[in-house]
Amino acid sequence: MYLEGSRPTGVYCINEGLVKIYRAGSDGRVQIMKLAGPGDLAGHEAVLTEGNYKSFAEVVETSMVCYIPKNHFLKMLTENHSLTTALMAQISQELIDSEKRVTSLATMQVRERIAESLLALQEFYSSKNKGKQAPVISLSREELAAFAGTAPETAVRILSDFRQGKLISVGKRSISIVNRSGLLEIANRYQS
Amino acid sequence: MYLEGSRPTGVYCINEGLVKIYRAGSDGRVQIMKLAGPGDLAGHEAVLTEGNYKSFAEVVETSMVCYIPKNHFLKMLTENHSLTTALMAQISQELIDSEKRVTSLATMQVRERIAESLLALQEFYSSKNKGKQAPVISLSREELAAFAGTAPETAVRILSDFRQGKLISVGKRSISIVNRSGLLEIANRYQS
DNA sequence: CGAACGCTTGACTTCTATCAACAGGTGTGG
DNA sequence: CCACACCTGTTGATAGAAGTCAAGCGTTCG
Repeated sequence: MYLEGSRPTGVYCINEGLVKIYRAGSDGRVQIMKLAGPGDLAGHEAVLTEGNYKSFAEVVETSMVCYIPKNHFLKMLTENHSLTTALMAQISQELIDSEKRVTSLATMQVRERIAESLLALQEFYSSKNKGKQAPVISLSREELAAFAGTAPETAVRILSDFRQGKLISVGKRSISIVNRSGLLEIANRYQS
Repeated sequence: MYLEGSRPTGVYCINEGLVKIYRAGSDGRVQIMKLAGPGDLAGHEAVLTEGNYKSFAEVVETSMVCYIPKNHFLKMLTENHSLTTALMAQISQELIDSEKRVTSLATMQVRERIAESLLALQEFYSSKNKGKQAPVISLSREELAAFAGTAPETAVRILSDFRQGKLISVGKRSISIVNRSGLLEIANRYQS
């Protein structure tokens, strides 16, 4: 969809499907920053800072994405103050989430981070899934590892651990949470 | 200055001095998210998302801080659209920086991260120091470690390494960068 | 059918956190 | 003024966590 380093000429709005936003790290590894689904924007940070894209966006599921040219997007913001307010709240929330992840990566160990990642992903899927059946996280092991910030093998081992502890059930490219509070406990998520 | 978990009733604007914003991680460790100096805001994310503070703010140097009550702050934003635009660009930049740190923590090793942290801190100090002499990073080893996301002992060892390699020179609670491009190389910062 | 890919498990290595001890400086109280 | 405690910075030794390398298995796809 877009590439790191290229100049943004607008923002993308996801109508349907699933897109992953990731960054390149040291050596060949990548870090998935977030998933974007129906109703989410992508590329707005780069437009708002007048900088280049710092990340890659790639479609995970078949998606429908519409493109809003930069000047149109900025015009919408000047004309509609409540839209601006909402967007600012949205970005602030993303900032808070991102800072939380910085703390997690710096102070928690992989096992706790995987539990936390699963919970966060479940929340994401269920927010895109309003009122339907229980949400299933459908990512490959490698994608999950890139999200949690670890190696795929390590992610596999811990998932298999969680499965044996009846915390989750897994299929190929799918994970469902069975025992939410068990994961919460591992993730140390008493708060927030 | 403010505490995690408390309800924000306004934002803080630093006129003078230096404030560190940090979060509590797993066990007793803390992670310094950012420093704030003259002209910087603190606590705006929490006000804009209508949530609680997720971090702590603590004065590092003697500071002058002014307090802007929430409703006043929001009123300023509705009345001055260019202020809103500037703030949104600012928050977007913070988001991009935070995402960069997520990637660093997930994919780089400590040595690279310390180099990167030193460069980022130098940029911060020099931006607060316009046109004056070469900027000096004045943080304790423990604070630097909490910023880079590592243990104080590890930070000490790597700093001592860098000193021997004539990349930096250190004093108590002060670090100056001697060979910037050497650090850049270690930090893998060919881009951005 | 063979090749390629994702997932899984095992063995090993390496990085980094932790524990412990010590030096130097600072402040405090006798 | 000295002695003591305390804190920061430093270095060494060790243990543990997680990354890497390697091999095997089941699927899918050409």
